[in-house]
Amino acid sequence: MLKGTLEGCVLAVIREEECYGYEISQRLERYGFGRIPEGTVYPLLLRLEKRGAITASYRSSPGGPQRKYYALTDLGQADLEEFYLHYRELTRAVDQLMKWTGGQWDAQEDKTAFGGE
Amino acid sequence: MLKGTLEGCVLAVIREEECYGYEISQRLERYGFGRIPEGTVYPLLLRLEKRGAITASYRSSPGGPQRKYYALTDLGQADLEEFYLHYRELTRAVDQLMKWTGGQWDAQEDKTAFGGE
DNA sequence: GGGTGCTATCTTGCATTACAATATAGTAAA
DNA sequence: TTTACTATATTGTAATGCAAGATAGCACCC
Repeated sequence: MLKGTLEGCVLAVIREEECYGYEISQRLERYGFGRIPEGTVYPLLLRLEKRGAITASYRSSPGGPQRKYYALTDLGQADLEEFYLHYRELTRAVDQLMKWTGGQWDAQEDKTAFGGE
Repeated sequence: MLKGTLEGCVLAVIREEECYGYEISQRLERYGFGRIPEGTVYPLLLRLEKRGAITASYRSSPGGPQRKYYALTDLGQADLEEFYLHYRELTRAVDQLMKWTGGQWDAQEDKTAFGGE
């Protein structure tokens, strides 16, 4: 369920701007996703590259080893589009399922609302 | 990532009304989640029961074997609350990341918008 | 009696995923 | 040389979703 969420997010980050693994991990954290460690990001990028959703090119870095920059292919853009459609379907379903409060989740004034039956 | 989405949804379904595994699978489909097969639901329910998030009680069925009805415990309600907070954090991050179009995802009139650069 | 089909639960085994841990290596400053 | 930050990659593990199949009750029909 929500299969490929992280994958979709990584595709979206790359789509914004070509970037490299180490950077993606940091950006995701800044975007409000938790900490996504390199041990997660690199294998994912290699999978995406192997599948043909992204392409890689090495560029030198000011201080440090070479960076492997990734860019979206047409396939990657299609994948991202499909992910987002699927994502929206799912969140619509979850939101509907959770809507029982009609927004009480947002209301800080009544924390007991949730268990209140 | 979005770990426990299905788990959270199952907890939410049970919270609405005590129900049994077979029914949960059908309800999830009606709610707009895809088909969630029994091979997914039953192991999940057993995990939740073992953890103490739900409790089970058998009741006879009109035609068919006994049904195992599940109900939320206090722990389950807390789990559900925590899931939803986490879920909202994550969807906020995804929505922000995807908002590059400012809504063009919703506009049917320009399907090329996504790949249009 | 035997067959089909729906209801209902559970188990086994597999593929994928997220991640910790680790290895490797370039640069730079102490 | 040691430390630290940058940067990529691999290995192994735990969890998850699910297909597939086993088991079983009940109802209907032949």
